[in-house]
Amino acid sequence: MKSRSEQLILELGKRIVLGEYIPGEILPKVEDLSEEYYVSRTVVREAYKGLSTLGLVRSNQRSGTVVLPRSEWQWWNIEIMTWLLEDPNNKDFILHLTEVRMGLEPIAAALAASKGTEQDRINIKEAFQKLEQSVGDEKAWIKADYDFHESILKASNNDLLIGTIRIMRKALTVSREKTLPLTNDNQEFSYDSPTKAALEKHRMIYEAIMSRDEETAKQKMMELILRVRTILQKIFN
Amino acid sequence: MKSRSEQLILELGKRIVLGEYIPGEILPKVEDLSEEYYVSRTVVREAYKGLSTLGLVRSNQRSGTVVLPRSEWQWWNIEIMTWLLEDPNNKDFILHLTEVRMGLEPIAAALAASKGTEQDRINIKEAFQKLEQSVGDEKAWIKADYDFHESILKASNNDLLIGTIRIMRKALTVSREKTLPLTNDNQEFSYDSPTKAALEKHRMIYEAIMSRDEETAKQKMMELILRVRTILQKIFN
DNA sequence: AATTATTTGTCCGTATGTATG
DNA sequence: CCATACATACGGACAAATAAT
Repeated sequence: MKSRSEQLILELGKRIVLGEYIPGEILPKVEDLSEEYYVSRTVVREAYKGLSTLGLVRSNQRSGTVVLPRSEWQWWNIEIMTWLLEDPNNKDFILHLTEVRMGLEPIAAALAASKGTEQDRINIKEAFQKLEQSVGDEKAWIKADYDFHESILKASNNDLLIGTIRIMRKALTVSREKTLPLTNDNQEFSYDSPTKAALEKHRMIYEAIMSRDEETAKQKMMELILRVRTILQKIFN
Repeated sequence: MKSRSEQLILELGKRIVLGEYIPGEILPKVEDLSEEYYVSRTVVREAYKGLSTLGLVRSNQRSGTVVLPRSEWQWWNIEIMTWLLEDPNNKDFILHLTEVRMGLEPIAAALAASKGTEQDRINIKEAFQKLEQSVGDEKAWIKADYDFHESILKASNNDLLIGTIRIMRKALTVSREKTLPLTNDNQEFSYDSPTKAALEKHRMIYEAIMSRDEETAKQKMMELILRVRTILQKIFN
């Protein structure tokens, strides 16, 4: 169970991100919020501290707690990212995220090819074999696909990159799970479908990494993500 | 003036990031820290809430406040990033950051070429002209170089990408300012030096964006950053 | 399985600090 | 310089969770 201050952070943070409170606006003072939500001032204060660490608000004595401009937000926070992806008025965000992904995932593949250790390569090999065995099986494919990309990511041996891509992928997964039931076109919307053709695209990446060909690894990974981006653009525009 | 809880967040956060407290370790209980730092329990509690939002710790009833593994940290927080860059035992981080940059800045250049508005292009043009006028002037070059990259970044019209690269660049600037006085080799270490040759590299990017050639823009930007990476590797290895 | 001990979580009365008008 | 309005800080009390016994 989450503490009350955490619940309040979720409540207020979501409202800010979804634009219910706009940048520059003054939030209710601690005492008023405390009454409104039937919690102590302590809880409200801790919530404001959390929101302030997320870059969503800044508290000032006398003038109160103000909503900060979007440029101050901590975009790479899993909650904030999830809220942005859920926002139906903010379809741009998923495209923006995909664009960033176009930058990062190919780099991860290139680094896996150039810096991956022997153990990393063994892991990637095993993950690819699982993927081969999952053709035709939707559920198994999704997991194997996730693990395959994860094994490449780990082989980049770059903690920052690993953390960043993980958040991105987690947020996209949550968003997909919430959005999928609403669309007819599940097959096309998912990361990629469990077909023989999709497997071959993955094989290209796999073989490039194994032969330490970073340029090809980068390029083939880019092609995979470009396909997703094209699909998303079709859906949203 | 910073509030006491913020001071405490800085104090404890830095210690965690620099490895003085290691993941899994239990921090002192609220009451003890309160005595140690001569602050109220309220202040300590708010500090813990802030650190918890940064992904550095998690508080549990009865078992105390524990330092979380690196995979949970909010890497894209300006304080955390600055601490990591300052850490002399963590030379890898600046290389890792440069690798991420290799992913992001070229994408920003490509998007500027493909999606930049007329106003964006005017801004980039002006920024490049300033750069041309700064050849030979170290101080002016640094500013003009920053503004040139910033104008490209803005033209990507992707808030997420803009926010992310800004944090990265801010952290690198802080790090450079703190590290530079220690090295002899200032010229080579800086982003790039104010020479005619460096200007020509920038001109390639500029012209590619102007002619909406996203492939070339991406590639030339990548070359610029690859050079920095090579220099860093020389310095640190 | 029940009890206890320990630590965070919550509440609130009070006091101080600080920027604004 | 004073009054005001807000955040900030203090500390005593109790509630809730959970590890240890």
